[in-house]
Amino acid sequence: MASPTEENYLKTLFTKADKNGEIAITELSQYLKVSAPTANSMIKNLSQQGLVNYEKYKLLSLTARGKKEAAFIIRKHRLTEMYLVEKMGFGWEMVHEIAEQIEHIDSPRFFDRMDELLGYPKVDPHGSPIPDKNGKITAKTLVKLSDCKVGDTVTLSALANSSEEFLKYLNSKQLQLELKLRVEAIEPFDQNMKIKYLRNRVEILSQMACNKLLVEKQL
Amino acid sequence: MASPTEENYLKTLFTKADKNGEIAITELSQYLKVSAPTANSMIKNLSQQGLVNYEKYKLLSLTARGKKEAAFIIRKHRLTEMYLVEKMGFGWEMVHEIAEQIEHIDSPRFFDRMDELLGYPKVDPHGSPIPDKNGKITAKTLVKLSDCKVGDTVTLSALANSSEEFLKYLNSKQLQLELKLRVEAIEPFDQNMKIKYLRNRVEILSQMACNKLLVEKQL
DNA sequence: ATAATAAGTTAGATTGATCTAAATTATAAT
DNA sequence: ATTATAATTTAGATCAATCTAACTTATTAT
Repeated sequence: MASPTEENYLKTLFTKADKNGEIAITELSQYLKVSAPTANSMIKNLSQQGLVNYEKYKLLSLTARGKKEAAFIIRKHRLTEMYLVEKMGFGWEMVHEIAEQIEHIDSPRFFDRMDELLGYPKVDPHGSPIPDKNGKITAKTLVKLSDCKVGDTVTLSALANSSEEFLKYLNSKQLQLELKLRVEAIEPFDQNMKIKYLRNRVEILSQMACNKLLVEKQL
Repeated sequence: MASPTEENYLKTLFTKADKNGEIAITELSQYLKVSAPTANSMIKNLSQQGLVNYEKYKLLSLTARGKKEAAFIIRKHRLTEMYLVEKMGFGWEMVHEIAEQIEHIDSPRFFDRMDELLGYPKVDPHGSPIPDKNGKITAKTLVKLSDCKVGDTVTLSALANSSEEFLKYLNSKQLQLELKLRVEAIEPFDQNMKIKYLRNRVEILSQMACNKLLVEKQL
């Protein structure tokens, strides 16, 4: 239905909106690398189609339909990245560029098959949730453990890397998914983190490891 | 470099040209499902870019550069079809539509990786040759099954037609590329062929079908 | 050989996505 | 409160890809 250009607008609206789901048109235009008037006229078009809430001089937001459309595009993008890494052996640095193009392929079967081959992942290795085939997002947005502060209590929810060595490393420290962790201290020099879990177990984790551990923050 | 539209023109010029590498502009426009004037103006553009030989009222042909460009696009298309069938489990009938879109992805690494994962195939699921990463086609001399004699043992290597019905027909008889076939008998009246394959499977194939099956003769 | 038909070309319009320049409205600063 | 600045919108142009209508050239049939 939507052109690749329209899809890019919806995707950016979705991912770059603030906590209220809103974004200014100029900021949007910068993300999309087009001029403000260009974004303005495209937004009018999307508003016409019932995908974007638009009133002159006000902030933009997606309608319910717009959000659903956006979720489908994000699904296609994230599944593609996941597939390129897991099934084709690309590094995470390389996949974005390719996924930016493949996300515009119009073929539900193609993406559903990727999903199946990947085992229906709910989160990509960046910790971003992958919408399911109905456009529903079940996972929360995860953050890297390395981005947490001292005192944060979090739940280990996903891994940004699942190489055998890394899994062994985690095993040796009894680190498992769904485990609650507390950041006790961070070494300023190298960002090593002192983590407490399982009643009273304490470990020092390297910055490299913390970068690959995706966690959900406690309230 | 080339837009998806330009790529489609080059690909069609390459695949639909006659034995002399020529095609009429109207015929081209029909394959591309655009009006003749549309094709005319695009051909002028491609001629300007040095990709197509064009003189008013004459037949069209690709220049050397145009052929090379076309070969790259065909490479992308056929590798994609191959990948979809071999690595993602799609049926032959389904892959064309998806490959029509993926062939326009601009990422040599992506296609080279597919090529590698597939083991550098020289022929796609429909049996058409796949140009290598330099645009070179390792040509094969195939003969029609209908031109074979009783007692010939051959390998099914390509299809001269890949309509959905034909692919379904072949599927229903478990006829796949790379299968070894033996011509058991030929009916003098209608040239129907009795073919043995897969240990002891025997089928009678119509002259029409045998005409579309391209095979490599055993030495 | 000439007329009829088919193929190819030109002219001019349209649509989607983009731009720059200029005008308007909102926000921030003194 | 007024002014300066920033954000947004309007106006009008451009470019690629497409169309239809009309015209020209080539081919075919009588």
